[in-house]
Amino acid sequence: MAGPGRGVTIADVAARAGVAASTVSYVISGKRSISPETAGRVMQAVADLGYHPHAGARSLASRRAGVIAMMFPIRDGMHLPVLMQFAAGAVAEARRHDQDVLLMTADEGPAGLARVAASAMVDGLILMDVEVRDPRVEVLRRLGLPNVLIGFPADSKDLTCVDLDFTAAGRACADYLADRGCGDIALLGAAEAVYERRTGFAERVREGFLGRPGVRAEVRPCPNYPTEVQRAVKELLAARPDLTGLAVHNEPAVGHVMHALADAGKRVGEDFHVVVIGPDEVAERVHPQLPSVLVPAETLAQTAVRHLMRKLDGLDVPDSTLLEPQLTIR
Amino acid sequence: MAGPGRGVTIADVAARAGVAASTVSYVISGKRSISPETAGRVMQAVADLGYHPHAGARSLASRRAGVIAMMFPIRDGMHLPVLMQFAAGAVAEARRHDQDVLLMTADEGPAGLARVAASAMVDGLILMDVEVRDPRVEVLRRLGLPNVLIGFPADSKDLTCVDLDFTAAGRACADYLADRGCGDIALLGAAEAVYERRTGFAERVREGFLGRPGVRAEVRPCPNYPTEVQRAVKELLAARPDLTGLAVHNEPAVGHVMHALADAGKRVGEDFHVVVIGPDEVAERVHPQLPSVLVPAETLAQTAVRHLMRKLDGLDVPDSTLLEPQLTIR
DNA sequence: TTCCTCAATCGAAGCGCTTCGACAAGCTTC
DNA sequence: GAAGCTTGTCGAAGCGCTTCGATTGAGGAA
Repeated sequence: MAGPGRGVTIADVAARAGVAASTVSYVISGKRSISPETAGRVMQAVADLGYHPHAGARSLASRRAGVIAMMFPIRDGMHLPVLMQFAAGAVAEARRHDQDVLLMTADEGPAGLARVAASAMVDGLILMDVEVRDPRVEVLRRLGLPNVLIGFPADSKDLTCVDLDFTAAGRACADYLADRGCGDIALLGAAEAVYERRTGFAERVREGFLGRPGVRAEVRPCPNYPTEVQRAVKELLAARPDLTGLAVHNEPAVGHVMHALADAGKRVGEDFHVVVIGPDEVAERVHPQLPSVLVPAETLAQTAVRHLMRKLDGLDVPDSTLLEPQLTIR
Repeated sequence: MAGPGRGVTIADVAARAGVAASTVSYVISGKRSISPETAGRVMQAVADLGYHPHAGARSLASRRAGVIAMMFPIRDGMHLPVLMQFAAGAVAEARRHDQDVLLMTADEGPAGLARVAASAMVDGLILMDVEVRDPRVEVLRRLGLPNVLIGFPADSKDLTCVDLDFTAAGRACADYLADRGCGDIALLGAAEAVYERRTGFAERVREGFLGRPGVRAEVRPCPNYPTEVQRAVKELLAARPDLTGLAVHNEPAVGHVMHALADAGKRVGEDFHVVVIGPDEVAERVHPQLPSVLVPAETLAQTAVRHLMRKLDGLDVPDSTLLEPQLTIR
């Protein structure tokens, strides 16, 4: 099955099936009609020999590499588990379209994009963690390499962007808290670095959260580590003694926030309300369980890959796709 | 710089430099000696045109793809941040050797290995999170694709394996606790699923931890989420009232373990000792700071990639590389 | 000067695939 | 039953690169 000797070529398959190499190619690609008998014999030969087309040869001849690149942020303050989910979702979806995924890191920057584009190593590109002013975007535009962005740069004209509607997510949190009578609310967000970079989603959450009229609201960055989270919560409570509602958009912090609130004598779900933006597990596995807005990393990744595939096939896709956030009450 | 039109070929470079295409190739690869003047002109032309060799053509002609695959575990209970560090380290090191990294997930299993090998899509492979009995290992053996494993399967004969010496890490933790007079110790490890899969490192930590004579020791799996961690700690303390030393090999749990211990009235650093296997931040950012054994994901990744590169160049590498753990006291 | 060596370069032959145009049969259609 | 379509298949060209001789001149040994 795995083929013993190295290098089963299309010629080997053709010989075994008693047809021309081009016929084998057409059977595999389905680009010309082939009689069922011939096709059957060819497929059999393919299976018998464990044939897989040589990727390089194929890309050379067809100008399609069968690979897409994902440029990953590996940076301070990014929320890792979500990234992993994203990667897993993207690879899974790409494989469904018979594509592989090349992993790039943001360190390579714009030059990396130019490199993979010029070497025809990949057919398309998914760019993650897009910043409001992102130098890579400009390069991408003139490269002409089909691409999809996760996130929205300042000027998203002519680009295909996909993201959760973070503004709506922020608004949903504010609404949830306000509806429970909180007139004084705050959001603990990602680490400071994320804000400094002007990562799109952080700004949009803020915008949505602060937009609710008739409520006093504030957004603060929040570190990821136990003692610092505790301190941040303490400071917040000291600064805003009338605070009764809190949104947390920082996964590893949630458990510690809950602790700090308990230490401060707040009874969550009674005189104090908390809502989470993050994975279900995080919201479920604290006591009490919290309402939450899911960041649908896997769906996002799938959508991005699908859009990219459509672009590769010359089909059109919406310029901008915003996934509707869903607030789950527990 | 980024090249305007698509498809600058070696012929374009050759024409501009006034040499034959083969000469350009030799300048780039350095496989034959070329006069400095010619080389200079060629390099200039390369830069002027923004030439990058077509990856497919190159792989077809040279039987080297310039890509290595990493097969990633995206599974329950794995500790994500460490994986990310690993990925980042591997990509960085690979780029230093002018290689790219193809991302695969363990879902594709053995068939995925066969596929990338047969299609000559990658030159080599790094396999992560190897289990004691791993079905992929057998396939790998007969595929003949150069590879490096992170972790050790039961039979590591003829394989190149790299890992932290987890046995020594477990032992170091036991020793640390015993040296502080703890005669009754326990280790809280990864989630149960990790043990069920018989992931190598978990078993080896256990072995090392339990090996210290004259100490009553035990290893327990530990979930990752706040309330469950609390419960696990409570159960442990109830079952072992004389417990005075604890090792934690589960990053997200550390903060919550500390809380649970405080709740139980244990004074860590005084009548009770805790040591962590995990990243420095995790150990530093709790109160009190804890001693810890670092899992050097980046070094591990670098080592793996370097070994793989050497294998690709036909050089030999040690069959088994165990990184010495370092216990940092804070 | 002649012969040999060596460094520097060129040209051509593939690598394994896709794709285009051609062609032989088997059908219609009048 | 000739003219035109289809359908299924083949052969050849070529994608852009590497690599293996072959070739050319220059320098040294004789």
